[in-house]
Amino acid sequence: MSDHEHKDLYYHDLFQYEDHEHLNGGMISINHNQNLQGIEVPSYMNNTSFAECLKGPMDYNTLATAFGLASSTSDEVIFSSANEGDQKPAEHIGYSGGGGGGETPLTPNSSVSSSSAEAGAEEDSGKSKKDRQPKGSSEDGGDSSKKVMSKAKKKGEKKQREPRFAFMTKSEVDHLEDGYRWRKYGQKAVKNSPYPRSYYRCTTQKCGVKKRVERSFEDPSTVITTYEGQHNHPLPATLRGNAAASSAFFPHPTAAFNYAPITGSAGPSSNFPQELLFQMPHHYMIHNNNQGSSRSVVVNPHHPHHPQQHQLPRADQYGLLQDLFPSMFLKQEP
DNA sequence: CGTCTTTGACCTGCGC
DNA sequence: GCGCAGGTCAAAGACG
Repeated sequence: MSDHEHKDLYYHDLFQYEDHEHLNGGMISINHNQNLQGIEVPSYMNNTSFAECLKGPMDYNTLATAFGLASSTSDEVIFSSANEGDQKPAEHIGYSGGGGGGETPLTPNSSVSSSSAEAGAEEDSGKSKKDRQPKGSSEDGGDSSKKVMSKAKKKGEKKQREPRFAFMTKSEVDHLEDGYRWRKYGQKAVKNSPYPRSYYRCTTQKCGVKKRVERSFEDPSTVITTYEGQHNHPLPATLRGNAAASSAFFPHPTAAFNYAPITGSAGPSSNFPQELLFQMPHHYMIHNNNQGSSRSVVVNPHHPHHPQQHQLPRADQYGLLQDLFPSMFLKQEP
């Protein structure tokens, strides 16, 4: 499975897939300003929940983890939900760009070690930076690239991706504050889109989480945010130097998703902030495609049932992710 | 002065 | 092999 296929599947095929599956892959629609205030959310979601979902301590990768994606590097989560009355088909927000192709379902190396392998890849990435010669330097000729290449090929391993988790947001601003600190490290024009894609990396040392932010060319009011990897650290104490800023977005731990307080019985879950434990107010469906080697999770309040979906328990009644996805809370040893 | 953004070049993988 | 597109690097500049 190549990265390209992965990407294409991610942006294109999964959406298409949803559409083909007649899923109502619309999107959560919120309008917000720079500080995510004055949020309007669909009626099925309380006003703060999605904002917290976006920027609260319950971060995206946590959600991804919550959906049982932690053990696979190629699992991807797409959060979307139908706009009220809008019910856009997924195709509408489908990513027709990305070079097409990618029809192939995800075929990840699903070995358990893949996760650490990815971590190693990140390390290598850092090393390659050191190996890289200055642009003007000819001392090494093209060897620097060969070094990188040889590293990648040494074990015949392809660089693997961290679990990715994406959602679409109607937003005026591209980069949504989520409590973590990010450093922009690149921006690229996207084919078939007038809007560039920005690349961000978590500034915390040894945290390889990345995110990509781009605006949908189909719907410029929509921002597609993709998270890759999992934070291995708690939320920074300060958000842009202001701890209150974070809490301002998260006024009360029970406000969002009807967060349930964590109990001592959670044990290892102490690695997760209390806010991780939230009630899921929607129907969650997991797509198992390609022999179940990958899946996408779709928040889909309008189509609670689908014949080919493995449907997770409805969370109309309060429940903890810990209960629904116990694997999420089982490890994260330092 | 430290941090972050910008931006062109470079690297990588893939399809033709 | 070549071209394309996505992803990353890193120097330079902006900013507080």
